[in-house]
Amino acid sequence: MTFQLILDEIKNNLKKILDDLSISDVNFSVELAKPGFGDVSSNIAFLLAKELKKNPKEITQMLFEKYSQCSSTLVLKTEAHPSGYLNFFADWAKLSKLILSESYLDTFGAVDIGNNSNIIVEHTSVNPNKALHIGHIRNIVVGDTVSRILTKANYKVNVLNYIDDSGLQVADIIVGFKHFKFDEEPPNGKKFDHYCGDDVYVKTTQKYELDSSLEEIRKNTLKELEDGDSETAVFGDMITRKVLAGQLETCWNLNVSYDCLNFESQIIRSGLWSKIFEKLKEMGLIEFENEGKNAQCWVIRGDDNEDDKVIVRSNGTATYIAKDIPYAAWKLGLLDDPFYYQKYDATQPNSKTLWQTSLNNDSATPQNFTAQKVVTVIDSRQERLQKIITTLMEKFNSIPDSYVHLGYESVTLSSDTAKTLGLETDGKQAQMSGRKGVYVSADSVCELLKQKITEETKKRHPEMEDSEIEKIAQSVSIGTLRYEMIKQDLDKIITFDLAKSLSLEGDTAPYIQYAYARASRILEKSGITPTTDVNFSLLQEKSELNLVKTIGLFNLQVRDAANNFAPKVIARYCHDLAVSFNSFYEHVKVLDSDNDELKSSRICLVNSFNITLEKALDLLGISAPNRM
RNA sequence: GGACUCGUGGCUCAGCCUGGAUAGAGCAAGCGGCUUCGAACCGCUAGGUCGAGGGUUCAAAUCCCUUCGAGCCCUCCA
Repeated sequence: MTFQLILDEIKNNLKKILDDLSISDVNFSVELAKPGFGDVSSNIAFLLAKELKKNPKEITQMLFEKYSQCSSTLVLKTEAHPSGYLNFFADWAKLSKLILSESYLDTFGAVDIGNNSNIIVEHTSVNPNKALHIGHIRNIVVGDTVSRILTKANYKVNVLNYIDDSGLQVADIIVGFKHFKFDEEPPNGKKFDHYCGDDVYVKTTQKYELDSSLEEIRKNTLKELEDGDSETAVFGDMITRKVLAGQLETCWNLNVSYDCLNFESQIIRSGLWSKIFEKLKEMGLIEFENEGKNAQCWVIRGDDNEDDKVIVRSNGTATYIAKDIPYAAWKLGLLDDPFYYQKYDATQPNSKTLWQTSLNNDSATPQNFTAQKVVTVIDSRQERLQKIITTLMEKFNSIPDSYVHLGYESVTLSSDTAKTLGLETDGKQAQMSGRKGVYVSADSVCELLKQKITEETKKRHPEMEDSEIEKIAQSVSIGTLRYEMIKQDLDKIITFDLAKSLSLEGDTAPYIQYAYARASRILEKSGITPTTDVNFSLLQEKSELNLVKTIGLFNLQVRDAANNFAPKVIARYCHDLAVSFNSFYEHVKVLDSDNDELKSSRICLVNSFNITLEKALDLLGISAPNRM
């Protein structure tokens, strides 16, 4: 509970005061004070001004007097600020003990929002015809971070990755291999996913533009892919699985794990679509159009200004959005599960088993990957389609907010970076495009970062062994990339600049990880085993108390992040922790002190910081290095 | 034409949901701090009519309306 304890105490006392005054229904705030105004402040007087017909200043004064009658264990002093705020000063000797003691528990930071219920987080879901680029990384890191936060908030999280192995993009590379005879082996050891994306996909789509008769071949290939037992489908399956293996390698390198891979081809063959199609008709959610531009189509009626959306074409085939409906319903457990599950042969970063869907019950194990609540991480450009799905799901199961589309803005390339790819943009940022070959691959960014960090580490530690440098470079490079992807709001466009992304100073993961490394060195050199059996009242310096306070906010931050699916909240919190620690580090010498008692108290604090930061960084999928 | 998102110092952002006290950071600029618990750090200086206009309110960066600018979506494409 930590800092929450003092907030609760104050809130309860203020409620009692209001009861005595026979006032109810006042939704006042009790929150962390701004710097310079004590530790906690309340706006209660402002809210009472109208009712009591007095100005806030007088009311605060009155409340201040009444508050002195209240029993308080954690509040040392109250202040009626002329502005109208009621401010509180904590009894830090007591509060420090509570906060630091709790921080040593394994459960520190855990909150209970999920009540141990199931939740699905779906992310990644990249067409298996190319390597992951920096735009995909935002999706993956957001999804992975959210799933970590929800786990901390007591949800049982299952992470799904939807493999769209039967779409047009896959058909394109199949056309490349079959029709244009691209070699099935990549040249000089190139990763297979990179080869498919950089060479086969880009060059094949270029040829379409030159020769429109190829469109027929493309369409036929797509149809054969969906047909299942065709030779094309078997070949396609082999190719897409090889690409997928390459993509997963990139994801695992980023510390990302999944619970199940769901193959679109199997969803199509499972017959889920026809079941949901019947259900849609029964419930009157779709209508058959007899005339007009959508004649002979099944459509979902658009509300207000929105056009109707075609679900089944006049030729009887399902559209793109239609494929998402049975999948969404399956995730919510609204349909009988047609799948068997097989283990995917791999060891993931979190060492959990990775399952994959199968329609074949040989050596299959039953699993349940459905949940009452589903979070789907998709680019906000798909918002309109996702809104249709959300509305449909609400009508199916009558539970509001059970299907959540977590949208985020795209990653664009800075004009400088676009230029390095041969694209002149006139100073403007550029949208990435897999088809046009305008993108920066995730693997290449990781590689560049790792090189840079290896250099920096060598500079600082010339004597360090290569294996240790490698470990540090891995930790810091992944941290840097992941942090950049979540530190700002989801609805802000990230303009990726290759040169700037290599910056390791300021509001970056290395800044935060560095604070951890510094603290680790203090603990190492102290020669003392940190304990919470210390005199907390000795921690009196401003920078000490500020660090304690920041540590005590962990639960509140996790709650905020989980309630709002907001990874950036934890990113900011990690940064705040590091700032507080660096200020402490500058102002207080831990090991220099002659006073052993004080030294022990400070060691306790430093260790508490390290434990907390390590846990918070873990929510971001970032590891905390002891040295760097 | 319609829907959605963004607009805060030179640049990148936080704060907005849940209105209140001096609008916070980082980068870039200028100055200062390593005979060390590691300078991937810290301190100081300078820089802001919170796009514009109106409204609600005792109180608006925050809520409402209008408007301008930027982005994105609006295929029987995926």
